[in-house]
Amino acid sequence: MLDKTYDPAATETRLYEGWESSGAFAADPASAAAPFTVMIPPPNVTGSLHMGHALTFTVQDALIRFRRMQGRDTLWQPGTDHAGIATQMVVERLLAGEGTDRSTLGREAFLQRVWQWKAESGGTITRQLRRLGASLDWPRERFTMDAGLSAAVRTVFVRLFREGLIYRDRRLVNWDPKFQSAISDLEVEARELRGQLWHLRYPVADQPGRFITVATTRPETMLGDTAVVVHPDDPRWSDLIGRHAVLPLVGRRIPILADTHADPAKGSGAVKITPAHDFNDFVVGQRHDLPMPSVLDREARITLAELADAIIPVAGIADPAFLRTLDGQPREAARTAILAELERLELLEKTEPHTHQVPHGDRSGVAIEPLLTTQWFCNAAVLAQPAIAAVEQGRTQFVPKQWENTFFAWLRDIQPWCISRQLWWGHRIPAWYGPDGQVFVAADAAEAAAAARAAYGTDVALTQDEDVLDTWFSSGLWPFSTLGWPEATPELARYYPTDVLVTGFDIIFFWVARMMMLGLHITDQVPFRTVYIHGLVRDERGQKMSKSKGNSIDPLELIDRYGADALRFTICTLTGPGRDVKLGAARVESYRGFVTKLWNAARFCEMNAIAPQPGFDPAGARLTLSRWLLDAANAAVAAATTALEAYRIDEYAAVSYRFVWNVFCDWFLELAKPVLGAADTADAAEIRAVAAHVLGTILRLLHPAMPFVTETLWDHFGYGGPCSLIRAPWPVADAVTDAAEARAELDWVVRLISEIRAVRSEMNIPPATRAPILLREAAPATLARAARWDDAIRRLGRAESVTPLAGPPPRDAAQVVLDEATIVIPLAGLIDLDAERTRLGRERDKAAGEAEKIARKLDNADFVARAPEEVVAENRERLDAAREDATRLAAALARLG
RNA sequence: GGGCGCGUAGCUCAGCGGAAGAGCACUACCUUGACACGGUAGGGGUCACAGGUUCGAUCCCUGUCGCGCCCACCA
Repeated sequence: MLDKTYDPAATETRLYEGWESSGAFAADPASAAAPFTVMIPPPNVTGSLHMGHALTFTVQDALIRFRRMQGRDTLWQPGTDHAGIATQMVVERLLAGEGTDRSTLGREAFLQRVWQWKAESGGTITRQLRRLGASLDWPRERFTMDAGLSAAVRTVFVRLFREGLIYRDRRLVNWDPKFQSAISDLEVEARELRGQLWHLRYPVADQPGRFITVATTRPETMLGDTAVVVHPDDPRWSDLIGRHAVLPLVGRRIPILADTHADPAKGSGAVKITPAHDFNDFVVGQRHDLPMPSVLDREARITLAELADAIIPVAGIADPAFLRTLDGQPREAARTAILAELERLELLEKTEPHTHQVPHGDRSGVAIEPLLTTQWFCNAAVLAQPAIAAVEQGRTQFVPKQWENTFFAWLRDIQPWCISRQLWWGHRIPAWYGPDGQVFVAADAAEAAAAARAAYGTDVALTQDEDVLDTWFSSGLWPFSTLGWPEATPELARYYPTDVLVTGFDIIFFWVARMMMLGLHITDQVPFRTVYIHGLVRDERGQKMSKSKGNSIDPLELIDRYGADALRFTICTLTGPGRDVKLGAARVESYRGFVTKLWNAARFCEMNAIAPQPGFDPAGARLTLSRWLLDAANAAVAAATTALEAYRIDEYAAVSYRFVWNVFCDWFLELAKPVLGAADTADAAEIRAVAAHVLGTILRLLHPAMPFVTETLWDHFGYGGPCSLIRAPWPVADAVTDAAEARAELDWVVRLISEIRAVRSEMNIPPATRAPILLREAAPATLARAARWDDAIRRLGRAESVTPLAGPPPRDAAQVVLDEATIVIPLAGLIDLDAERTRLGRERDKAAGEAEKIARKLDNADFVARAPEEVVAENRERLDAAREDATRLAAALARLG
């Protein structure tokens, strides 16, 4: 016997272990079935499950389970990402707690320490994915720093280098002073800050008393200024073009140049140019061939090293002694000191409040310092072209399609991708340097040594590049590196390209675009045919969930409280296309009610000896109720299948929910009760068989969304062996005899009972009072129907009897019009005649109003002439029906007197 | 500054050219032999606003207003 309530905690772990140990999650490369492949977006190896994971993995698992049931050979590839900066940060924080740091430990020991941390905490996320029910093919789990994946990284790097698509360059990069590493454009986020705009007066050389005013938000970089530019057409400064300014504090003469970069509308119209510390200035500097001295070092401290030769004492403007006090100062302190000195020298014209966007490292949270360094770059502009073409040609499709625009916009204007990071945790760049700096890029040290020997004619000592690769470089290879590439494995041949990539829009650039670029270039195939983009998880008020805001909900806690199925089903119902998912515990709690409803429906079935009948053939179903249910199940299955195929998880959930609750429970089981309650008849036997059959359909239909409770019931009822629902066939339409007739009949029964209930409720008839139901002016077919459903009507309509009425209705009776018939409910002593008159009047007016509206439409010649025939015909029918209703209601009202 | 998305019942959202929908919340009644994590019935909406296209617009077009997000030169 099933317990009175479903206890998820008691079943989930056991079922998951059952599935996993039986190999139910495993792909089968030897299978004759068509493959269906999904690559997990690899979570950070040291991370733990948050609501965003719960969303994406629930969606993926539902799709995988659906396709698996459809008979596809599914591969859901698991794995984790080494997450360079994030993981290194965690371990560094650990070290700080122990009073040490990575430089004290040294590279080798530090890396050992990270591997140790990975060994300790790397299993957390995969354990948590199991709690969610994710049916990943665990024996195939990969890690981005596995030997195999690392080899793939080196192979790709070497190849792209040889093709000239990876190169070393000295240029401005986004420098994160906290991590002391370059980061990519994508890892920079603009934060709005309220700062100041300082107007500095630079003396014009050889024109005593003349100044050119420049406005800046970063006065500390002025030491590195190598020019001032003004717009060629700006009359304020045109006479100074070609002259020089004397750079205050430093004393160097810098040219005043004409350049359209200067916007006359902004600041003073004159711009100081600091090519080594500003991206725009860098471009201007290149254009005018300006020197580019760095005046900030890797820690964002002032450094005068590159300035030393240029410092010229100038009376009243530049004092080398002051400059020396700045050397080694952090940028903030230098700013204060420089402003004070300029003020003292009367070179600070004014200070204005100024709100502006300041780039910050998204992980470090500190302001980025544009810095001239030598880094490795990937020529993304070249790789982007095939990626753009693949989406344009539809070889890869985004769902929803609108995200293609986002994808295109970014790729069409893509900048060189800085792929080197000055970190330790990650794939070390496979480049070695000879004594003279000659670079040898090779898959390993031996190969590099051989290349060096060939180049120098003798063995030389090589040193490997200290840097590691951007984490997203290895993630970009994930769809094929996990399948064994560069080896030509059977898995690669069979499961690549993958079918669908499921992820949030926040990593379209970081990851999706990189996979497209690298995948197409390396394999000549798109890495996935579809990209399904879901929204972000937010709290109930629509705020982004974050630890710092304290509004995040722990999915594990929700699973503990309500069960994984309730959480999963909630996520499924809420994840509409292009919509964020607003989720709170209350929602999960309410959908737990659906899990309970299913459970109780199953309990009812069990109590009524409903059990699967081997060899049952739905086509042989004889009873109208049976055929109606089978037909409704067909419709639900078809709608659910279409929805899942179109990635409409929300619609799939809604269709399933409505069928189970509103069709199976509310009407079928209720209508079946009289039959089941009667003696052991042939009718009862058929109802049992059909109920069992449809319950089986329901369990299969819901399994992708609610795997645990459905598998529990499947096992319990013996639809298959233990843990077999996961691989049970997805339901298809059953053959149903005369489905239209069954639909029409049950539609009438449902409407009749609903009308009776509505009148009783409105008339405040106590539930205990059973009233006779009289059918007036009913056609013989209607009376026959009523006779067939006598039990059900009496039970669900709380009726004493259902009989025809030949003559006029009794005085104290409620009346309802249903098609051609009038339902008369005599309620002597119970009915308030005034209320009934009011009610009938209202109903009549409603019907008359409706008729009026349709009549107006039909009177419109244009409508009749131009609207499609079906629409006009439909309106004519509706008009007839409304008029008849109005007439009958008016007659009923008249009978009340 | 550029782009995208969203404004439909108290809340969360579906519908996107031919009768305004669901879930939750609310109200009334009901411990009826599966389920009170339940049942039955009910109230509640000029579908943001203004124009336009159409026989017909919540749905298509244009504009306005609100909200959110992404990208973008820290003068």
